[in-house]
Amino acid sequence: MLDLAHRLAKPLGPWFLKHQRDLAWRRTRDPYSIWVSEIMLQQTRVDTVEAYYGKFLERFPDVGTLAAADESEVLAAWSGLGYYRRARLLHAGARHVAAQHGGAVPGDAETLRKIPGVGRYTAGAITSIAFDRPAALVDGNVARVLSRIQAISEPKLQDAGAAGHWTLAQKIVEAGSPRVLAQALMELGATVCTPVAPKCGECPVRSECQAHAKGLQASIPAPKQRGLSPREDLWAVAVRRGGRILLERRASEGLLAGMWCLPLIERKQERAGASPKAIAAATGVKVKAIEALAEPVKHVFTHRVWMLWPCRSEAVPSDMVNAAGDSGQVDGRLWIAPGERPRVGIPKVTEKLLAALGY
DNA sequence: CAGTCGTGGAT
DNA sequence: TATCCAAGACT
Repeated sequence: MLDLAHRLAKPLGPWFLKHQRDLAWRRTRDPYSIWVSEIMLQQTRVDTVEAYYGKFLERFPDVGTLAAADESEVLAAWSGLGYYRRARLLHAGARHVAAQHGGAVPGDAETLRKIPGVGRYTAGAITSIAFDRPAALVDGNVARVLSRIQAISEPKLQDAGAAGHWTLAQKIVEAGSPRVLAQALMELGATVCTPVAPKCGECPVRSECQAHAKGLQASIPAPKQRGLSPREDLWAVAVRRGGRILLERRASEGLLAGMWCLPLIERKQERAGASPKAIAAATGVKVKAIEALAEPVKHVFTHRVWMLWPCRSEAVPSDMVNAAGDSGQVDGRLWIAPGERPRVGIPKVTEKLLAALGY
């Protein structure tokens, strides 16, 4: 009797070759391109990544180009995609590969694992998918698929860090083409063995699934609960000077680290907009004519919610020295013209605010 | 190791 | 509307 890994691998391969989605990163075997796709896909939906992947590779077609680029260019290409640390780590990773490996992406998981931004999963994915060499990989999809197949009810044993999943995943990719089987496991989780309402009728390994046999597919894996997101109310200030708007680069650590945003100021009891005093304290610019918008911009993060109250203000004439020519990036500040988007990291929340303010 | 880190789609 | 959570890595 074949063991479980072989019984799963046998139907998974043909199923994947027939039912796989046509995705841009499946049309290449270039390890760098696959690496980029894996980083973009971390915690991010396929539909979202598709809008960025091609453009990114056009701009940074190989390790050397990415390694030689300025970080701001990389963040500009990543703008709107979220989890911006990934972009920084990918950039650092390209420099690492350029310096340590002559620009050639390593073909084994152990060496890949040393690249900034490449964790256990991504190392396995690049090895299996790009090099077609067996290396275990367990992401959220694989963890869910393997948890259901084995009807694992213990939450600690269900998640992607569970040792049992890694052992089984290794055996599965060793039972045939790692390139095919690695993607087959994830594709099954993404399209059939979905978190909600799995399509067990379409599953090629239904006969091996203990959760299905016991009718437990809806309760495995167990839903994990999160704490409530704290809500923060902030003024989002458009400081206008010489027809331009002030953007500030956020702190190098924390939320939206190093990304460019409107100045944000804690909103307390005031209703008519941030006070000139608070704006001056936050930006160093004296302002007048503050005008608050009626509706806030709501921006939801994983662990908090921002209620952003946009308001416009005008720098006072005494502060208009050099206003005409001051369009460059100086000391974490940037004065942009309406519609202008400099090649720096600009998160979605900034775009939402600029749109609300009509800039 | 539990918390942090974006955004958007589905229910 | 509220909640979940998606091809995780890092601290």
